[in-house]
Amino acid sequence: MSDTSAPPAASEGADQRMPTIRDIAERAGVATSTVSRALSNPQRVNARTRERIEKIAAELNYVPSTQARGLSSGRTGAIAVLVPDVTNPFYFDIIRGTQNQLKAAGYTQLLVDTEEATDVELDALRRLRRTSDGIILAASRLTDAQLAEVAGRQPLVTINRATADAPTVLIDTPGAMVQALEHLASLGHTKVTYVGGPTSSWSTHRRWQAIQEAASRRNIEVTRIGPYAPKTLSGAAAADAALGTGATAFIAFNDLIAIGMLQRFRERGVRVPEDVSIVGCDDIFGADFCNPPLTTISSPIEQAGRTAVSMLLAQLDPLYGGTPRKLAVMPTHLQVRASTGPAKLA
Amino acid sequence: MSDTSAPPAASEGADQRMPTIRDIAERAGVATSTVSRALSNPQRVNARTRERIEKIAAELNYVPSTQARGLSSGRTGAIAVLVPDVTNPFYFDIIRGTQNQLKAAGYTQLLVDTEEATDVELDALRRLRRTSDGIILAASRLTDAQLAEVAGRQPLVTINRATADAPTVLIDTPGAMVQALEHLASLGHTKVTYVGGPTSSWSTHRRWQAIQEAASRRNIEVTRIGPYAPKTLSGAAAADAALGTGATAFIAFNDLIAIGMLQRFRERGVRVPEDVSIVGCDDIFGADFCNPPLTTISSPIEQAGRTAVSMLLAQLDPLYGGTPRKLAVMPTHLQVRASTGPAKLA
DNA sequence: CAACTTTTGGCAATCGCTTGCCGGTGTGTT
DNA sequence: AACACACCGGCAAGCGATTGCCAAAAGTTG
Repeated sequence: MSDTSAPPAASEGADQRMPTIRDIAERAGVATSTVSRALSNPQRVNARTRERIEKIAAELNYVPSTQARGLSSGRTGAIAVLVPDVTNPFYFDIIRGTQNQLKAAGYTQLLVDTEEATDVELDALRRLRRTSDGIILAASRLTDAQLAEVAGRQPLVTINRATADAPTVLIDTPGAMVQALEHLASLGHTKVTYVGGPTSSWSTHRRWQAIQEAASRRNIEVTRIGPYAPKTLSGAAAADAALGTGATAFIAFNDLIAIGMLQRFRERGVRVPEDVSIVGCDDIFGADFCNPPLTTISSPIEQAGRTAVSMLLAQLDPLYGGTPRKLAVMPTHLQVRASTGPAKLA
Repeated sequence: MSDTSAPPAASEGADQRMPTIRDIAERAGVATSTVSRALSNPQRVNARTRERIEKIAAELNYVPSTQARGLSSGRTGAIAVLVPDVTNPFYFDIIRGTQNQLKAAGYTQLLVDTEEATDVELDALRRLRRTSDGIILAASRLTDAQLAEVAGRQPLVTINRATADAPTVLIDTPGAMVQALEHLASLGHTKVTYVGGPTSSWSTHRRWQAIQEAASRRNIEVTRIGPYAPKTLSGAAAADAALGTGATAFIAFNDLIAIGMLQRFRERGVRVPEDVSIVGCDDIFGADFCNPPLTTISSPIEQAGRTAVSMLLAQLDPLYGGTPRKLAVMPTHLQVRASTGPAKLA
């Protein structure tokens, strides 16, 4: 127990040099290449040597350098997740989903907030080209052309933004719009207003389309207001404008806006659901305990995140899962709570 | 316009090799070291050459490799932010704060969810030693000894977890507990129950202490129940237990639990604030629109995140800001809303 | 104009790990 | 006994930057 090297490095206590595969190799009396293989390609090395190496690695409390590994292997072990706004609860479930799945697969998650801005998104995408192995892009604000270019450069999966150039996870909110409309119709509403989200949002257009279609087949008159930023604060303006349309029921782009409207209506003494009905979208945290609890469109958002990761991983490593899917559609359903009720007779 | 190299690499359209400083150096007719300096140490190189190099870099759409840079310079350009639960709205604001400040300083944020588990936290910390330049640790579950060890190994700032071994950002919720108690006392409450958070949470102990102290100086009898997980779901059990204490007012570890209690009381027909009063903590998203709106302890959480980043940056780079502070305390105040009211006469 | 200082840019050694290639052993097949 | 073929481990060449050291060029000074 005193033949090998290991200088007594113990110093002040702060930052001693970290062990590298070289240190392990020396201790084990093998080449660094063997250590490398033992640690990241186990079946390529004899079981006994591997165990010995692993033991030493553990003793030294060895942690491989992602940097060096990435530099030489070309892979970074990181996946970037881009969302328009980290404080929007909707994305938190997505993030939670991607986080879990990525961790399980041994990847690191790089969270990026694109601030609902196209240029920030593009810039992030640009620098991430080098930093990450792939990208999950939620609710992208990019144009089709931009998206195509990005998809051509790096592995990509989009969420709530269909494109032919990359696999996509869609949350079928448009499908649920039909349910929402039927629900409102059966409550006697004949005039419905859609409170639209940001112009650059792909989802808001799809939802509006779905609503128009569904309405034309029923006896419902629909109008649209907006755009509104997807924040509770925008809800106030939206509520005021909504009242001006003369409609008795409103479908909001998302729950944030819907909740903001709820608050504003309360301020103005408009009763929900007695005077007007509101339907939200996403069933975010808070939708169940606001006042009144919000009727909204619910879906397995966290699973959408997980699915996106699976699709991306399949793209990166063809052996990963079965046939790589190009499209996954998350089911949705109308979660009826107390913000919708019978239409008020004129 | 045809003298230099640049083989027509245009191929299928997918992943051509990315430009490196070598490519730029060749094009510019200088050494790679010059390019490196021109790009990351501008004043070290002649203005004209620098401009030329910058121009070429832009043309080539050059993006430096963080990996290579990190490998040779020792810095990674990334800061890790560890939170116990990414879906807890309290951390939304912290994350938003760190995100902003880090981006402004040119750092990448690595978000890690430690799942309220000590071992996950330790493990993440271990591997992050190599991956990040510094760490922001929110509401750590570590023991003092563990924390000290971690702090000895890597630059660290804690949030809501004081330790002598690292700079800390504290949100003065204990201070606000006094306000809360005074508020309740003035409403005639004489029996108050504290609904405690996780045992491993440092904050819950401090709050309880503050409450006990404040209560002993007034004419209030306080009891404590718990521990409860900081989720709305735990609120139901907490509500039931709280009722059993015979107290007329409850102070919850955080808003999540408080909101859960609100829901449970509603189910059981206990009226808030007529029958019992509830005070939450954190003033998270949702506290203002739940039913009834929650009286809670409010503070500039996002700023806490920003401050933590500043303190960490000061630690990494002494020239960054003035004297590195070891402690920052965020002010708090009681945000009175509708969940507290006069004590019900026995 | 010589001696000296400051700028500026090049050389080459790293950083820590991966991986293509090669050769030495051990086992299995005729 | 001879040949083929896994299996295993070593060698060494990178990956793409940074940076200490050095020398040529340019600027200063008396």
